[in-house]
Formats: sequence, structure tokens, C-alpha cells
Amino acid sequence: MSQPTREKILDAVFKLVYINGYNGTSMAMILKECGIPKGSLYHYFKSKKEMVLSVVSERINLKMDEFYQLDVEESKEGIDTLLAAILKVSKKEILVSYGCPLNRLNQEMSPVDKDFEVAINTIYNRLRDKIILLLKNSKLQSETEVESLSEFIIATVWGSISLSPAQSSTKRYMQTITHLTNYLKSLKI
Amino acid sequence: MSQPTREKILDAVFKLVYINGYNGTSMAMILKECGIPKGSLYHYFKSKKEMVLSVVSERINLKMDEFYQLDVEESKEGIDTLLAAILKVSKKEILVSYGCPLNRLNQEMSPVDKDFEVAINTIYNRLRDKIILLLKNSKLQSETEVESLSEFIIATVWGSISLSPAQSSTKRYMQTITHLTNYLKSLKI
DNA sequence: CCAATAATAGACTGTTTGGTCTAATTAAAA
DNA sequence: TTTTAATTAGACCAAACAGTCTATTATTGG
Repeated sequence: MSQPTREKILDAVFKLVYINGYNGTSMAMILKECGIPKGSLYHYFKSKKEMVLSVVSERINLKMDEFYQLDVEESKEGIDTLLAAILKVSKKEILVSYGCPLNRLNQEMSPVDKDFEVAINTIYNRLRDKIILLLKNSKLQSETEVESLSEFIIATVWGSISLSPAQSSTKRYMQTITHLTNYLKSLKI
Repeated sequence: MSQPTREKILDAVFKLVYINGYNGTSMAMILKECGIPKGSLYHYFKSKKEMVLSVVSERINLKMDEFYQLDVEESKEGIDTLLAAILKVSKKEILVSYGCPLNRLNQEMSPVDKDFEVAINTIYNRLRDKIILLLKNSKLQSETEVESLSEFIIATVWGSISLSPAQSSTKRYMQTITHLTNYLKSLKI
């Protein structure tokens, strides 16, 4: 038994928008990708915008957990979970090749559409708060500001995987990110 | 006496594409923005793509020098010029609000168009080489890899200004980037 | 079984897209 | 001045765009 139609649509739209962007993805492309008729598509979603907003909250949302493995592990200090997660990013080939899907959509849509800005920010805040939690659950030098540090980490990881998408390699990511891990290790006590 | 037509077009296209992206900018928007007839536009540029590629090499190119003030100063060590430049980024409001124009176009177009990838990479390499030069002209800890460090710096600055465009503030940039400057200072001897 | 609703199917529509074309006008060269 | 080329002007075009509409088929509940 095949995947329910609505889910199939969300998967196809996530994939297409991730690579081509919102304005670079047409309804025709979406219909072709998931092989369903137009009537079905507009039965589940009233517009392209609503559809992509659903992708944000129902797909990108989940992808973030899959791409950045930041779940608290009892056996490890928070900062070590974080360091491991940063290294694991290099294993996600699509991430290193195309950058963060949330960051990409953010840059394209947030400046021109408030609804996207809000939806994207919700997910961003969840990610940042997870990192803050891990940092707080760590022995760090007393003057460390975990709020700004968490944003620094996200900025650096996202920045690293956004340098020349479609050619940025795992090797390049690892070299660049070494400086981030050096810095983070220097904050441990 | 007004600006030559071709220059006026490039200025308008830079501005529109910076904010709306390539696919988010239509020829109609461009014509309206610079108030010239279609015939003139297609007299100077044979297509939209060729026009935006000209913006890359003739406008973004120059904007990079204006946004990131990385010229070698005899009186300063390279690393100090670099640190000053990183702070000066916060003064460029549009940069902190909308992110780096090169990075934005790169993420949108490089994965789907080789010509853009090549044009953008040329400018990226110039920027990176400037930073490498500054780093080489500095007294740093002997094991410092200036190649990967230069990419780390670009990744972090671009990442910082790309977090939530249209709302990311100067204050936020300063807080985030403090960690970068801390790390760089720690590399000095 | 039957009625009501959900889902599928795709032809169709008005608008916008990037781009062409011919004619008129201005500027430069002879 | 006359000729040649550069530029301006915008009507026009086919294709692509997001979205609508009516009809039909599955599915579900009573």
C-alpha cells in the first residue's frame, strides 16, 4: 500500500523547494514529481503558499531533528553531544551539498513574506533552544554566554555548508568546522 | 546629466535581485524600477540571465569591497585589519538585514546553473584570497591553517548575517560575532 | 443498499512570464 | 548635409504561471 497522497505531496514539495527554492519551483514541477492530478493537489492545499508553509511545519521541522542530532544523552555532557552532532553533519551529504533547508528558505522568503518569517522562526527557535539546553548542561568557563554562543554555532555550521552549494564537499566542511570545534573545546573546563 | 542607461539598469537589478532573488525578480519589476522601455533593456542585455551575470561581475564584485573593508594597511597587522573589518560589517545596515548578496545568489543559483556557480566562485575566491593574505601578514600560532581559517571566517560572518534576515539586528550580529573575534584573538601570539 | 462525502481527473482561464519585432528617434561619422 | 549606426519606444507573442471548475469515481456511514 502506497503512501497517502497528502504525504507524498509534502515529500515532493520539500525536495523540490529545497533544491530549487520557492520561486524556482512551479506547480507543474510538483505535479510531475509526485504524479498526481491537479484536482487532488488543490483538494489538500488551497494554494502554493499554504502548501509550502505546510512543508515548513510538517517536513523541514522533522528534517531538522534528523540533520542535527541534538537529543540530550544522559551519558554525555551537553557540549560533547553538541560536538558530536557538528561532526555528524558531515555525514549528511545533501546537507553539505545544498546547505540547510531552513536557512535557504529563510533567506529567500523571510524578507518578502511575514508568514514565512514567522513559521521559519518557530523552528529556528526550537533549534537554538535545544543547543542552549545542551550548553547549560555542560561545564563551561563561567563567563560563557550560552545564548550568543548557540547562535554563533548555528551561524557557523549554516555558513560552512552554504559556501558554494553543489560543490562544497565533506572535506571542506570538516576543515572549516575544525575551528569551531577548537573554540568550543577551549570553553570547556 | 543623468547616469548612463546601462549603469542605471545594473543598479536597479542589483537592488531588486539582492532583496527578491533571481526568480523573485521579474523583467516588469526591473523596467518599473529604472523607468526605461523594454527596447533599451534588451538593447544592452540579450537576456535576463546575461543581465544578472553582469550584475554579479560588475556590481556585486564592487559591493564586496565596499561591504568588507579588507585592504592591506601598512600600519596594521593583517589580523587587526581583519578584526576591524568584521566589526565594520555591523555598520552596513543592509548587510545585517538582508545577508550577503553574493551568498544569497549563490544559494539560489549555484545548485541549478553552472554559469552562476562559476561567476560567483570567482568573486568568492578573490575575497578568500584577500583574507588569506591578511592572515599570512600576521603573527599567528605556528600550527594555524590560514586556508581553512579564512573559510571559517567567511562562513561565520555570512552565517551570522543570514540568521533571520529582515529582523536580524546589529546587536544580534555583534553578540554572535564576539565569539569569532575571541577565537581569532586567541590565535595571535 | 443507498446517500453523502472524499478524492481523483484534467480541461480550462486570466494573468504574468521572458523575449521579439518593427518603427521612430537621436547621435555620430562622412 | 547626408548617411550610418546607436538607442528609444512599446505593441505584440508564445509559453508558463497559479489557480478554478465541473464531472466522475471511490470511499465511508447509516
